[in-house]
Amino acid sequence: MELNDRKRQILKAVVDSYIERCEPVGSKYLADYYKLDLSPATIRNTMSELEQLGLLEHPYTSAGRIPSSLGYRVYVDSLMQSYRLSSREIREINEINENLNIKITRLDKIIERAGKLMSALTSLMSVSMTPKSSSVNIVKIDLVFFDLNNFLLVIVTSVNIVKTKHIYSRTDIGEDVLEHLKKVLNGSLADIDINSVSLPLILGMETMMGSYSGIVSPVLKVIYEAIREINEAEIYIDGAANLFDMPEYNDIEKAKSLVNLMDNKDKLLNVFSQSPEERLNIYIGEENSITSGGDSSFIFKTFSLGDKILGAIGVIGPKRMDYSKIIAKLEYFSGNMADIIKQELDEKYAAIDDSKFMQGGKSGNE
Amino acid sequence: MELNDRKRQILKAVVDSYIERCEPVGSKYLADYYKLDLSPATIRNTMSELEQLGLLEHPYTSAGRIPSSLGYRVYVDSLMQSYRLSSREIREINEINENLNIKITRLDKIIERAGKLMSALTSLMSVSMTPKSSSVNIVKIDLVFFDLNNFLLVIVTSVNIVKTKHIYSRTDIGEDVLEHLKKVLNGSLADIDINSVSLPLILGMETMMGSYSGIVSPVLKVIYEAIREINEAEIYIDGAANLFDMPEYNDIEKAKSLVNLMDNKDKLLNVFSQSPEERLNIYIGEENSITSGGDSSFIFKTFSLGDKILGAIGVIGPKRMDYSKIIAKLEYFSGNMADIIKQELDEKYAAIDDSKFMQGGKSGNE
DNA sequence: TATTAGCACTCTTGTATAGTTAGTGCTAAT
DNA sequence: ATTAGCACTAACTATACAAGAGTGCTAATA
Repeated sequence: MELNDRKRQILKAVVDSYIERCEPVGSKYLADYYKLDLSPATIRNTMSELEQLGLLEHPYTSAGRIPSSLGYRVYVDSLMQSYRLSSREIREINEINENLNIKITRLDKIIERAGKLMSALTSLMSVSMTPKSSSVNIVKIDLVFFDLNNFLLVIVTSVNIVKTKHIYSRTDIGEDVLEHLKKVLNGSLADIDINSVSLPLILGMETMMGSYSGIVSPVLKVIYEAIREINEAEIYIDGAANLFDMPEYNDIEKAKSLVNLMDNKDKLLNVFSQSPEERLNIYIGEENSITSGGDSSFIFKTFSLGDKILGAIGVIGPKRMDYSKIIAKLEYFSGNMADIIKQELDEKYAAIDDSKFMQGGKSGNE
Repeated sequence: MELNDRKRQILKAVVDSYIERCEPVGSKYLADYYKLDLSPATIRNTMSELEQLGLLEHPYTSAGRIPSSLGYRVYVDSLMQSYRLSSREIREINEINENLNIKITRLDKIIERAGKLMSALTSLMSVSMTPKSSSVNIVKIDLVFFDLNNFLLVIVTSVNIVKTKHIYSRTDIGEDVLEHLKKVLNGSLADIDINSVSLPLILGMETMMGSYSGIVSPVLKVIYEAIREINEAEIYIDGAANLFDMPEYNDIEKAKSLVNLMDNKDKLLNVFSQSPEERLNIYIGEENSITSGGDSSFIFKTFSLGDKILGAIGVIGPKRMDYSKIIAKLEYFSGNMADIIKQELDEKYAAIDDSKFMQGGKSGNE
């Protein structure tokens, strides 16, 4: 779509004005408050053409224009000027980021917290996600003996997240069995993608257990379930109430659709998963299917350590959000956050990786 | 408050009718549809008296009456007849409960799931909570050596929840130090209430570490934070969208207050904590402070194993909810659920408790 | 030829008015 | 003690009318 200069100018003015005031914008208003040096009549003509192109819409015959989703898309892609954060805003974000660093060492808690902060920062609804397992490898597996019926499964993943699970077995599992099982598990699972762990793969290990094979069969099933459970990404939503203050969400149906989203996060997971690269993703209106009605936009950014995705954070708000400002804040905030997490993980990662990892405590009874 | 028979009868009729139709109930309606054998005029007089007593309210001069919070209270305490679940309903709940049992072994996941099911069952908003730490003891603590900078903290609590936390230490911590630290931790913390673990208590252990004391000081701080983190109860809310279909939540302010509750669960935690006994708790309208406006009610039930609280589950809905039915369902559902969890935990609990628990894996390097 | 002024037209919003309805409160009759 | 009857009240509904904002079109203008 090639737009001449005037069309671009007027489209930008309409979107800017609508973002600011959330009211259909008329030709006279533009003529008065934007220095276009054109008469209302000319602006009207151009607006009419923009409407023909599908970039503007008319709520009814004689109201002002509002941007269509396509209009916002053109605006975001080529019209808006990128927002430069003020030093006040940068200071604010830095302060917020420092909050992240203090005394939280669990990645999921960090990401949940980050979501809270993001929604406070933007006055929108935030969405944040813990690492998608699709890019996570198993590094090592340990089994810690408790007693004949209880042991602890420890899984260290490539993003250095240690997950543990207490496993109870009806049949007795001695230390020797456990030791053997550990070797077998590590032999088959170390360094493979956590998503490729299948039930047949796990059950296939039974044959490798030699004389123990009969005993471990039920345990293997439980281990498979445990790995699957670890595999789940968590999604956090915060600040939905922020949206209710905005005119476009001032109706119960919209509120309902937002709350449904909170209860049912699978849709979000899908959208996140479809955008694996570390970049800014912008879905305007109907471009995403997560919000019904198509009058919300969804902007998010994934961040990674090397090629391993660490998580994602973003916001959902009205189509009429202040894209340039929100994008600037999101970029800056997530950049900071990623640095913090990377720094945190890098240390540990290095520490664990070249170690004589995977020794239990002392043997024998105390 | 002593009410004569007629007052009781009419109050009950008003509440029943309002619960069913959610419309102010007038004298003529009662006369026509409830077999009171009284004329509208008589009913009017009695209603007027009930209003004087603060049991009924008038939205405006000439509308019907609606029950006040006090009215509901009297209704719940002494008027309503307890609802007998139909066999269809019992079957439904049993099926739902079976869902709980399948392949979920983490208590928090069970409870989250239970909340989802509860909201589906009642068409209200559900609230569920994992064990409150206030009644949880530490049974044993284990430290699993990874390498000089990384180890795993394992805490087994009296409700048999095993919590683990990966701890990174900047300073080197050898296996010998860890072994000593484990003994000291167990000596001081085993069998004490997790809430009474204070920072001074933990830091005081430094002196018990003999020659190692310098090394472990920063680690002790981290361990304290970890125990505190374990100490947090999780609260899950589900089905908020159910409420938006109801006339009393058909306005954005109410929706906002609900969503705020979802983002800010501390209030709920307080209410839960104030009711430690295993019994049904009913808060009507202003009796709780969790919902603003005082037109919601909150019903929940805690369930425990012995004197250890395992969690709580409940619903939030309009003051006009069908108390007897909801209570019947909640009682039955939570009873079933508690049984499942107890059964599950009992096994493991027994298994761990009399065991030679707390041995690590093999000693030495592989 | 591109722009603009002028004006009729359209649709929403706000306000005032009146009629309708559902219910009460009071009084007098039973 | 109960009830029938009736005046009264406040919300709801419908209608009409005026005001306002903005368009679309036409004709004038630079």
